[in-house]
Amino acid sequence: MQIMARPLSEEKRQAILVSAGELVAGLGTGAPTAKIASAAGVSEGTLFTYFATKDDLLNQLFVEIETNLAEVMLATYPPEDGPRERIRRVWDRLIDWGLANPTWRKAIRQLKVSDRISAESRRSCETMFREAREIVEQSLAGHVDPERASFYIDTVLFGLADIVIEAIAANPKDHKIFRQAGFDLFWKGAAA
Amino acid sequence: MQIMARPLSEEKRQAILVSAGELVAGLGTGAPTAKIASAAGVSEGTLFTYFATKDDLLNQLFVEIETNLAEVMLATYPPEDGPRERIRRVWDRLIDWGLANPTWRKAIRQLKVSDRISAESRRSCETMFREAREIVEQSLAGHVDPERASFYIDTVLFGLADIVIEAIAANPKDHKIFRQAGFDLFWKGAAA
Amino acid sequence: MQIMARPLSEEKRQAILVSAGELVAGLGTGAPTAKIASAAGVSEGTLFTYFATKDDLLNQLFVEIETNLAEVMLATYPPEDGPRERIRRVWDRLIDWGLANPTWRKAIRQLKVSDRISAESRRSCETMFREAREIVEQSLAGHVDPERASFYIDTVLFGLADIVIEAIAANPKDHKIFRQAGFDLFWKGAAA
Amino acid sequence: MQIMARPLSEEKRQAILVSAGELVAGLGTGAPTAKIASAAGVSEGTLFTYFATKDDLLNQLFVEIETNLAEVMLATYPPEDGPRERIRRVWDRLIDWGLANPTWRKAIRQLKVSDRISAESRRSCETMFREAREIVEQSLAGHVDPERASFYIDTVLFGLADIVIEAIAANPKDHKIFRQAGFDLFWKGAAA
DNA sequence: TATGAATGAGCCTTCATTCAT
DNA sequence: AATGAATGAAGGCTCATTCAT
Repeated sequence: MQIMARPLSEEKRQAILVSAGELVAGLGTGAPTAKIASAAGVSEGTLFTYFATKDDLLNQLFVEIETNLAEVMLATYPPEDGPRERIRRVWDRLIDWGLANPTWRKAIRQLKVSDRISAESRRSCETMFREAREIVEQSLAGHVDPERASFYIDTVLFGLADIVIEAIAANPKDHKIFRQAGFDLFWKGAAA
Repeated sequence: MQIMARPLSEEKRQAILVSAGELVAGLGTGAPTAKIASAAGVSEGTLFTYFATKDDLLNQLFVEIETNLAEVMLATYPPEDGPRERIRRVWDRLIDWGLANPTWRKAIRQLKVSDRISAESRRSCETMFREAREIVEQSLAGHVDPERASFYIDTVLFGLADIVIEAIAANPKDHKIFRQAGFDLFWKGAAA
Repeated sequence: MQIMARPLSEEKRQAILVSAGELVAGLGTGAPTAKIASAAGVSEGTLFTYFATKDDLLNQLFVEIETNLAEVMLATYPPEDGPRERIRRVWDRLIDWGLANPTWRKAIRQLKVSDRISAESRRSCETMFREAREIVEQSLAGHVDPERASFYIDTVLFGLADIVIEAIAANPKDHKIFRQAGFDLFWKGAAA
Repeated sequence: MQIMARPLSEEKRQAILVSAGELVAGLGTGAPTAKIASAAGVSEGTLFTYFATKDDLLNQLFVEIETNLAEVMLATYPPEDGPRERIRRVWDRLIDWGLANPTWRKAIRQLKVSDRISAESRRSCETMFREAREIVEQSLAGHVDPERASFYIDTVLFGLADIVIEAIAANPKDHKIFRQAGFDLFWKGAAA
């Protein structure tokens, strides 16, 4: 292996990704690469040495954000938790992540509705959440109708968290109420 | 003798709005006005005699779609309905609208995340739903914790419907299960 | 058929083609569309309403020039001409065209070596010259070895004219000598 | 103690020139320096330690190819050859070189029509051929009109060879016919 | 009013060249 | 000397908007 003149800097890659996130959050997928580059403190040309095309950048941003969320979700759970506590913890992590990463949440909302995010990117992210889902699924076994379990977990739980975070973002002072109300709705509502 | 100025044709306005919906659904807010115009069977220039700017068109499209949904929601409800039946009917109208208007649903998803939709447009649409919300609110009185009522109705009910419609769109053969599961979750979950 | 707001102007199309010819002659295929447009007195956008892509422009320029030359070659020939006079007249038209259209000659030289000119453009131009070639072929029948006829006509005659024009362009005062010398070489050299 | 500066390697220079030839042959003068460098197995930066600018590279490539051809032409001729044999040998060397070096022939075609090749490069190459031309000139003395000699040799002979090579390249199976027909045309046509 | 050609700012991307390593 | 990341000036093309017809 050859010594690199100047290796690609992970730092710069991150800076571009972060700027992309910020601009996509605000302007949507149409955010100009020129603005992204300058926000990241690199030249426009440099952006394209890190990401071959804008679509590439967008897809990697999507994966980056989802990965980040997945990591949070997959951190170990206290083994002594009962099912309700386990689900509650999942719920809290979801809400906390959303509140801690408002920009990324806005960005991912834009990316999710964009046709520039490839099916492959979406699929590979879904895979990352499989494990997280299984954790939830086990906790819910016995609590919910098995026929509905995967729908409640895969679709409703995450969607509901999104709704709650949105509501909190719009009305921060009620964050406790919303968080609790959301969880209660899910827990009671999902019961068989 | 004065030549009558030809009045703007409501028909054309609608055609443009419909085409805009279709293209925004597929391409996002970036859908070119030229394509929208030609899909509507009018010239590029004509589009701008009906809508001063593209933002204008997008905002009116947003309002149009929301109005359409609001009208469906506000149609009279059988007075003999009990609270549960009433909510169920609201739920069904929401789901039915979504299934009957897939294009508009996709379009509104795009518009909701776009910064081109003004705060004013959003506000004026919220107002339209006030009445619908009040109907629901009355039905839920006594069933839910009053502190949580408006959150469950304003935010969760509509959001949940969106989630369910999305799920049905992705998996049409399970439409009955999802519709029922979604309603059950809401009804049981919202109970005080 | 609808009345056009402003019909595409053949005049403008020609102006773009002419400017393209001039700039390609000087700068090669790399001549910027922006320069071509401004040389033609139109905006850069306008260029693209007349030619979908730069390759399109280049191909149409190629065809335009070849067509122009073909028309000159196909103008009626005096029927009383004997074979030698006929060939001589062909030769003179070739040389005259080259001298009268120095820019187009330079442009076509660039275009001929460019991979941006499609096989189809080339083929369709060759077809145009078929008739001209047949005229020459008939005149040469009996003068040249039939096995070599098509090579001498299709390839050598036109190539030789190019060489001669180039030489004249580089050394205009000797134009008579070169013209005659070129013709003599062909006529004598082609004799069976 | 002084660290020895590593000397520029002639091998690398050649590799770059060869790759440049290949890419210019295929893509024209617009061939990217990055591709040329990587085809030569050196880094982008290295290319510029061997050639100050891309124009420099292109000009040196031009000279390199012309030099190579000139060397072939200047190799000693059998002294016992009569004029016709001598010219025939010149002709054959020309054709053989073209057939043996198809890439360089394509490259030189591109370079000849490019404005990036300086007048000086062109002049200095012409000089190299002076000697070759003189050999031919002596052989042709007495065979051609002296007024036309230099035109036939400098311009027509080389140009004709180019035409013939092109024709052979397009139609390899007829190579014998074309080679012979080209020579005959020149020899008979040039006769006084 | 309806049309669609005209416009030019702006976008994504390429590429010759520089420079830190 | 060799490397390849960094740079930013173009380049081709798109598109909202204007305006002559």
